[in-house]
Amino acid sequence: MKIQLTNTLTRRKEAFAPTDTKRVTMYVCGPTVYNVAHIGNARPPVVFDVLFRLLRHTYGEKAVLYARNYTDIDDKIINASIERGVPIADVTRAVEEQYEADMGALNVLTPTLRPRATENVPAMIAVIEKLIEKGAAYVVPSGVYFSVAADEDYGKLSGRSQDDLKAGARVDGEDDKRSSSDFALWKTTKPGEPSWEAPFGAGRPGWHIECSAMIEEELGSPIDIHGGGIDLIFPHHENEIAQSESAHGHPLARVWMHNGFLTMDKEKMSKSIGNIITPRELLEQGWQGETIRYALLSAHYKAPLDWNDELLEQAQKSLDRMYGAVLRLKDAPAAEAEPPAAFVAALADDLNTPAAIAELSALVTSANNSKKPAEQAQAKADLLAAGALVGLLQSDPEHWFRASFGEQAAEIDALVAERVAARAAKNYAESDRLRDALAERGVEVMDSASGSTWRRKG
RNA sequence: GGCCUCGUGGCGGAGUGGCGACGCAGCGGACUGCAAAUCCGCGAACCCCGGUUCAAUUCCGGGCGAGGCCUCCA
Repeated sequence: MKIQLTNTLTRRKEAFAPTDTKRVTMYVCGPTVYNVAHIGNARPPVVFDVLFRLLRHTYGEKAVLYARNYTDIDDKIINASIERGVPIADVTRAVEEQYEADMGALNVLTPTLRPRATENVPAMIAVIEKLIEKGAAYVVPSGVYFSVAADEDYGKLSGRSQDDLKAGARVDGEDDKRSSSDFALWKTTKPGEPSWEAPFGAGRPGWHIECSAMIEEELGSPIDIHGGGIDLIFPHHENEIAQSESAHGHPLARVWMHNGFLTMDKEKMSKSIGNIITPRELLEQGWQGETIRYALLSAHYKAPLDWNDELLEQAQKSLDRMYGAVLRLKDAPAAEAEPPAAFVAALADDLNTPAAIAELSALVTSANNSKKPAEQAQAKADLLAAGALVGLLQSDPEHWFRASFGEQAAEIDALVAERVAARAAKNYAESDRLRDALAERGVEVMDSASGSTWRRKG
């Protein structure tokens, strides 16, 4: 199966060919752990989780190395630590834990590697020293800066010329950097802030250097794929490229991928605007993790996606149909199967999840039409194998429909049993009364020749 | 101001130089004691104006509209 991916560097869809098919490397910029992640922050981990699953399917589980970092040192974290009066590590570890829990609820697989910035400072210092040696960086009292003028192809990712940057540069007169577009590799220590010893003076790392250093340390450049949100193209990824390529003399990553934004009322979801909702809140409202995941995957990763309850409702209804098929086949033996080719082909075409979902829908229809045991076993296996590749249909189908009832389930079972008895006695007035009573509790009853089942009303 | 996306049916959302996915909702039919679920079927769209072409929603130009980036940002 040939995978094609849109490369931000060339703005084209290209055939993906890893340097080494036995060691496929991918790095995605992870969270800055100062504060809970919102649903927009969850889009990259979910999107690249699908890519991770596809790569593992294609090259083998052990062949894919996926690193997603934790930025656990920066201004916001320091501020949060001061405001809450707790050590920095307490802030970062708590946020990390919550992040892991939220991602788990969205069926995001744990990446192969999860490096922390604070545990890789020596690697950052090494890169900075190399840049100073090469004349690509300079030391001034406020820190060490990368000299953009020293980098001839600076701007190649974002498509900005150095002239554009000068024209649009914001003025912030506090720095002693030589050019407004130069950026900090290292910030000289300040009282009350964490700092590390370094040959060019004690201090703490700038934002961009951690990814450059951790990629080198954990994976080794060039890596095959580097991903993140579209807002990271400039300056973050542009600067990573500048640093790494100036230091090492070869490309940092061969394919750069960027996901589009989640919006609320067409406006970018962002903490600074305040129009955010978190996975935690959605789960507390009763939405299931897979519903959230489905909603995130219902649009192509590069397209903007407007987040609202209707999107979630449609996602849940769509999943209900799929889980209905799985439930109907719950007694069919689970055959082993590869995900169907058309489904994989959709994903291989630049992660076209809407097309993949359309294939999934076709599998549901054929599962619902299957009659013979062998067909049913095959249909069930195909459906579940396809679902697994996008991280959907991972729950027990009965649990899917009944999760919201908890301890009430036993009572509902009893009412349904009463209704079955009434129907057997052809007491339809009573059976209809019971159905209405169940409906009021949000329960839908389904009768069949073999008895009655129930589930949450759609 | 510079750079970059995008504009598809009631809603979500793929895709394509000619036969206009898929899902949600709606309508009709089958099934059902009646329903629900399921299946079968139906209606319904390519922002506007030019151009290229036998043929454009798809390519090119212009316009209008929406959004993003320009060193906090997924």
